[in-house]
Amino acid sequence: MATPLLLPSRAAHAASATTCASQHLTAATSKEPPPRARPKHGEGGAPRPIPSFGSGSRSRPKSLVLSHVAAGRMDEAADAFAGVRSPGAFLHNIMIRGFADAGLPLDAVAAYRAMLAAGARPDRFTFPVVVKCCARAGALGEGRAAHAAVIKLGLGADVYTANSLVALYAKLGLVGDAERVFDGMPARDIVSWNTMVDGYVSNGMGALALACFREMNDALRVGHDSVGVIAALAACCLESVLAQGREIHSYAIRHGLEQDVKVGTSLVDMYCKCGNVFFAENVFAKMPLRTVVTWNCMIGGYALNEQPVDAFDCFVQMRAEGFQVEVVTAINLLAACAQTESSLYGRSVHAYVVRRHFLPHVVLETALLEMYGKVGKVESSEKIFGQITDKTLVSWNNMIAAYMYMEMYQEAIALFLELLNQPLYPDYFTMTTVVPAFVLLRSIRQCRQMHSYIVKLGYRDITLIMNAVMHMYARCGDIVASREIFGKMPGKDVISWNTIIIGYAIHGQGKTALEMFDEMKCSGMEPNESTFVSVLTACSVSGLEAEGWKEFNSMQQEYGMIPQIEHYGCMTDLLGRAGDLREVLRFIENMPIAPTSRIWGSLLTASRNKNDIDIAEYAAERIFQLEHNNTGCYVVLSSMYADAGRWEDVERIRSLMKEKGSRRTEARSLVELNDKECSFVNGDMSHPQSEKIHELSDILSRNIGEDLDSPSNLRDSDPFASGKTVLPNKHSVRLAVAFGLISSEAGTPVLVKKNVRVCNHCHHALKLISKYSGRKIVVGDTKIYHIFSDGSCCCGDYW
DNA sequence: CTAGGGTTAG
Repeated sequence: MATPLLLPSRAAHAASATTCASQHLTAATSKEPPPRARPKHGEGGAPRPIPSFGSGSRSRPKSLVLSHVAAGRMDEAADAFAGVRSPGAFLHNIMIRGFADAGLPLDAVAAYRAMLAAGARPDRFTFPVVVKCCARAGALGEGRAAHAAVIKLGLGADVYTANSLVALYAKLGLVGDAERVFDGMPARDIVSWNTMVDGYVSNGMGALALACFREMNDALRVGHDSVGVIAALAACCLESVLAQGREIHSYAIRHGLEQDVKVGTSLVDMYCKCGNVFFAENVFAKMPLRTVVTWNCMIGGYALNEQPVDAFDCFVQMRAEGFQVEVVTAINLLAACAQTESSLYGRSVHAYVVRRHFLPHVVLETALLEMYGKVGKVESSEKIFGQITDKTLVSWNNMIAAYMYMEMYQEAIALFLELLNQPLYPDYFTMTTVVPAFVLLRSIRQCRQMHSYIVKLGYRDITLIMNAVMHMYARCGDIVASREIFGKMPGKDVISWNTIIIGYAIHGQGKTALEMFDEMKCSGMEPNESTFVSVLTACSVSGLEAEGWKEFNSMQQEYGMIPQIEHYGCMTDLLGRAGDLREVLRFIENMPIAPTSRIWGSLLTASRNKNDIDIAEYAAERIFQLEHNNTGCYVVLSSMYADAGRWEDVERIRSLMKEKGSRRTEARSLVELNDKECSFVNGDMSHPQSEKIHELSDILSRNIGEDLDSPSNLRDSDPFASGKTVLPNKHSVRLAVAFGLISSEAGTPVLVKKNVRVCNHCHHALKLISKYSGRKIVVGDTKIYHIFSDGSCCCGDYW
């Protein structure tokens, strides 16, 4: 008997061999759905019956489908299913679930599509699975279509279906849509609430998650279950709120949930992530049962809290208790290896994961490259980076970070530019990693190159990136370019504003910075803590004491902010410049937080400017208590002693430093010319035009009436100097300026960057040189830009 | 026959 089924060869074979055995027919492979047979006599839409014998035969294909699905044999199930005459919703659901359980979410969605195409009507059992599969496959379009179908079919009120939709939207990052579905539910059960809490968590919204978690207690008659507790603990991790974590812990104990191994694991994880390893160890020790995940959390927790040795011990114990190392274990272990001095530990983990065939695995490979980066083996990082086939943004970011760690700025920049060409978008982490490369190189040329590249690639309107470009220009000494970008930015965020304000501040233009701050407030942008760092810095560089106090009070009273150490630092700078040193000291001693060396450094700078050696010594003492080897501190003290003619103290510091084996970074100045930059050290003679440069510097000295014979110039105050004294007009910055003047067009500014502070003598001389030459001279040191113009400097002689 | 859950690179 001929069959209407279009059978592929294997099936056709079977069919012809065993003519009429229906079970053979239905078991045969058929990827294609049976063509709809035309009704012979115009009535009855049923396809022609499949040849069958016996009464039970009609249910056989169905039960075959069921048994294949139950065994996970989806190919066979599909074959069997193809043989079913007009399968109902039930059987379609079985197929969909089968694909879902087999880890084939896209096939499940396809099966759902086929169900629709076959004219079957999905029911309340269909959507939960289909929607879950859309979520797993990241198929937003399919998910939305399913959502539309849910509404059309009147299944919107079904709790299971709605819960799956909430999860779908939350997982795909659409919290708003998730909330809309959640809010629209006529009735919610514990799963609905847990899904919403978890949805907030997976979108990094810990506070909302915790609020939702608390709200559900009132909304439902039942208490939390372990799923909700686990989600809430994850929220505590996000917010780093130990107190709330402990509260939830005690809830879990009161409700007998702490026996749940997943709850216990989440507790261990929460305590570690909130920084309390001790509590984590306690929970861990008391757990009646642990899984490999529990161990992974504990190892990861030690690594997170910078206890690499404990992480290794924990790992040894884990293996002793017979647990198998898995990928996550290795990843967490690598974090601990990265904290050791040697690459030995990391390399042994590397060898281990190779033996276990864990590679390729992007996360693991990225962890490896990060580890090598952190132990200084950047070539190994490069090698792994090159081998990763599907590099994620995190892989790129870590490779850039590895270069940065080794101070390979050019390489970091090159890789960043390459990243811009990838189908990946740099994120906040990328930018915060790479921007310092530009800032440290302080190369206007590279800034411009990078800028044009970014514009060419169409990143012009990406706020995150343009903020970085603005920042770079400002740090490289071109506040005008920075402002221009700021003006053109369509989507200014709070960082854009903070950047332009601090930009003006480091260029000594405090008033303009404050104007920008006013403009910011007028535009409706809410300032944050960093804004006030920028604003207070601006007040301090321009000596705007009253304004500084006003803003310092305003941030607390109007904005309810608690000043952080950075804000106090700005205030000590401000007071040090304006008020008397006793007042600064009082301010520091009344601070509600412990002063850091940066605060004492601010006092030291102030006492140097006021020539108060007593307070300088006091400040230096405090700095040495906090930082044993602060070379800058020695240099300042030593130069103060020298100015006061206290040469025996200069000598004392010199030998002290020798004892400690500290070395000073050699002073170096770079002048940036159109096509290149030239570097000078003190007394530099290496430049081919050295003779000319030195000669010019002498001429300049004479013309500004520089006194090179003052006693402090005859002996070197530098505690690191090796005997030979360099006259101030041969200091690196002066040579760089001299060369800049003869190598650039009249009327253009001379741009010099310096790795240490400009000395008093040169600062004074540069003011006069700017007047004498009629040129603007810009000298950036590590902190601010000195813009010398017509005999004065924008720093107001305080730096 | 259906929905939500613990660890992973910065």
